[in-house]
Amino acid sequence: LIVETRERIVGAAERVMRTKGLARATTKEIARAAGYSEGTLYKHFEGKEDLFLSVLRERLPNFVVLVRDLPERSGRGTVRGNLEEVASAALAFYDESVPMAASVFSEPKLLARHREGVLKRDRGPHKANEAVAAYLRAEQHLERVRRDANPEAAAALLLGACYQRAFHLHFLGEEVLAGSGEESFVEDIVQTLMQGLSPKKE
Amino acid sequence: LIVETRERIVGAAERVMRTKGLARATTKEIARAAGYSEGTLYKHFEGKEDLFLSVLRERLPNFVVLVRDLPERSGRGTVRGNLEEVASAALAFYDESVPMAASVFSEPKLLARHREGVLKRDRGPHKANEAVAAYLRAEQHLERVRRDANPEAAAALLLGACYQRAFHLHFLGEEVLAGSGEESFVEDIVQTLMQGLSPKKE
Amino acid sequence: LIVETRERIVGAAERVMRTKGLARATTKEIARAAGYSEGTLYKHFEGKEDLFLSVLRERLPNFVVLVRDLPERSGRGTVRGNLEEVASAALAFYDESVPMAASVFSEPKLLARHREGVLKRDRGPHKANEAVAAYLRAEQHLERVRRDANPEAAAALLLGACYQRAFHLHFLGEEVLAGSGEESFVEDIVQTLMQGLSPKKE
Amino acid sequence: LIVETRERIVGAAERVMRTKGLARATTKEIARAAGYSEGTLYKHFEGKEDLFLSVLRERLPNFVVLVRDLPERSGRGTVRGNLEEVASAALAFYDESVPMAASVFSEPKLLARHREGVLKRDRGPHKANEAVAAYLRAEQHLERVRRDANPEAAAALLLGACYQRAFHLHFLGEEVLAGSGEESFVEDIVQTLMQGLSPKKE
DNA sequence: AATGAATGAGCTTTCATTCAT
DNA sequence: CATGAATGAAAGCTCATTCAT
Repeated sequence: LIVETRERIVGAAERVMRTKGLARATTKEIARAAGYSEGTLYKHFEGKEDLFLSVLRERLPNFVVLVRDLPERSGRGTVRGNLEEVASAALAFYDESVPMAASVFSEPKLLARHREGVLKRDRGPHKANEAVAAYLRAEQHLERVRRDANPEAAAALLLGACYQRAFHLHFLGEEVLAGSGEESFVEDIVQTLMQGLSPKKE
Repeated sequence: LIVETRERIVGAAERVMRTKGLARATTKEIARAAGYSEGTLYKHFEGKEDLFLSVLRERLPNFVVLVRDLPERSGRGTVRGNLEEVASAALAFYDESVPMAASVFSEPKLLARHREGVLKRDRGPHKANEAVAAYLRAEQHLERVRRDANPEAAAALLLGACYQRAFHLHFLGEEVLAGSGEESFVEDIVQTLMQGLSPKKE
Repeated sequence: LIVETRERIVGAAERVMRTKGLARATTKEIARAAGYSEGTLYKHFEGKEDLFLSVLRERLPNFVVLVRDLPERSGRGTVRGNLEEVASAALAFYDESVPMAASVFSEPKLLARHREGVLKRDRGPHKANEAVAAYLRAEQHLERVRRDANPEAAAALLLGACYQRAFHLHFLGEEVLAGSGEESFVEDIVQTLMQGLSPKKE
Repeated sequence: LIVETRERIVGAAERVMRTKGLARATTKEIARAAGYSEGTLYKHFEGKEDLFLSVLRERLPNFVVLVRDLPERSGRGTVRGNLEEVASAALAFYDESVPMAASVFSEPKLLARHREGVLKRDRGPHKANEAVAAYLRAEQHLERVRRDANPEAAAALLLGACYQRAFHLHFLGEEVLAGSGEESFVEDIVQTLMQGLSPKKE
């Protein structure tokens, strides 16, 4: 089946991109990983860039899908518990997507075309922030979140913390970021975000 | 002067990396930008990787320096004001460093050697988080920050938000991230971080 | 019908050769133009060269046929009129055949095999010259052409002029060869050929 | 010397074009013939097309130069003698240039760029015709050529005959064009052109 | 009879690197 | 100290051709 071949190639490309890096993801390497000849790549994709865009489109884990139905969870469980779940999922997602997403910055043309595609499909990493903000706004209406809190800012803080942690983990290696394990990290940031920094009497 | 030549080359390399991307930062392009011949690059650097590492080491803006003396500012001004300053500086810093830092993920070997160098020099992006955490801990002793707050988590939230925003800006373009300008973004996240999300009576 | 398919392919190949040139007349392009798959080409032809030879054999306009019965026209009309007709036909013929005939010089092997086929079939561009020479010889016997004229040389002059003009037209474009239109060109060369250059008393 | 290298490459390219044909004139073959690596070609030429254009510009024998001073010969020697010399030179020139000039028709883009260059330099094969026509016009003033003869047409006849003969020779091989050797061919066409075909009393 | 998935050889071009000057 | 001519290796890509269906 033709779709199988295509899929195998995309999968191989993703694997090579993850292991050798975008710069070493050559057509030869990808073909070998896919078990096909180089020529076959060009029967299924217009060129290397087209293939990479397909990988980016089809293989980047889709966080948005996970968070899309988040607003509907407002009112259920505890806010803290829900945010911890979100943060956990975010951590896992960013952990997977950071290396590939970051790679793309080395090829501005690829970046531009990827951005274009993302926006056309109304996707993008910022959509996750919007979903979390929407959730918080819903909780605000249920008075489970401070009336004067800023949902967008809160979402930025929460997801930003996860995002940066994923980046640091990949950049520095796990061993460097000592102290907090993943769970305690999530607990700590949610707790801190919930109660704020200001002393009770300000 | 030999040091001048070296510096010119590093500067040219940085410029090319920023404009054309790491993948298109070829020796030919860099030599042309520097106004020297390709051969000259090899009198001053062992090879391309060595040159890139020098760029990374010498040209990545050094946020750490800016935040190093932050703990000493505890007790001065307001916590909110200090955090806003930090966030503003972070935003500017990340904005400059994200494209180059991200690029490096496309070349695992380069990434590994860069990490090695960073750790050896006891630098790294996480140092900024540590400095902010140290500052908050100091403010805690002065009782300008809740006694039970988690300084590391707070630092992660604040800087993470800035980090992700810089990333989104570069990935999506400024026009997409509508709504909040830079200043209001800083104000909003600091305000939200200060007061937390929990309703007053929890 | 199998012959239809074959013909369609030959036609498509000719079209591609004329529009894209021999070098860009790839099997892919030809198959697309014919509306068949590449594989189909190989059911009807042994290979690309075989296909090209078929095009050359079957699609190169056959001037010889036009001139074959020329000698029989001796004695009819005027010599001048007959030569003008021949020149006009030659011009049209060369105009169509020059680009393809010239192309073949880029592939010596193809040229060799084409020549071989042409000679085997007792065809070839020089046959036209022979026919015109035969016609002139016939007119000589009728004393409508100087007794001491050289029919072969005259044929070479007449057809050569047309040949070169076709070549120049294709090489330089119509706009460059200003001055004489087609009709006047034919009239002029025939007139000049008839009366010669020598002053009346030499 | 750099110019030596360039020249050697152009020479090698010409040799390969002549022996293997334009289609088989690959960069690898040319580099090998020149005694350099393929990479070196690209230090001296922008690409293959650029190299071919250089060959066409610099290595196509320049007939125009030979005929440029032809008009000045008017009045000297005999018209017949002068035309025989021109025809001989034309035959030699066309013999050398036909294969390469014809080749170019297989690559329309190359043809277009070559034409452009030729016209820009005010060159081109038709210039030879113009020179011969100018010569004949001068002889007309000296009354060594019929007053009512058409110089352009006469030039077209003379050079066209040579042109076509060169083409036929290359296309069919020398053995096929039997009968007239080169000298007698030249003599015959000049003689025929001089005296014309019309019987004395028409 | 026609397909179309697949290929391997070969293409043009770019790259980082070397070295005599 | 800097050059620039030169290179070998490898890149992305195209080609004519095969073959099971």
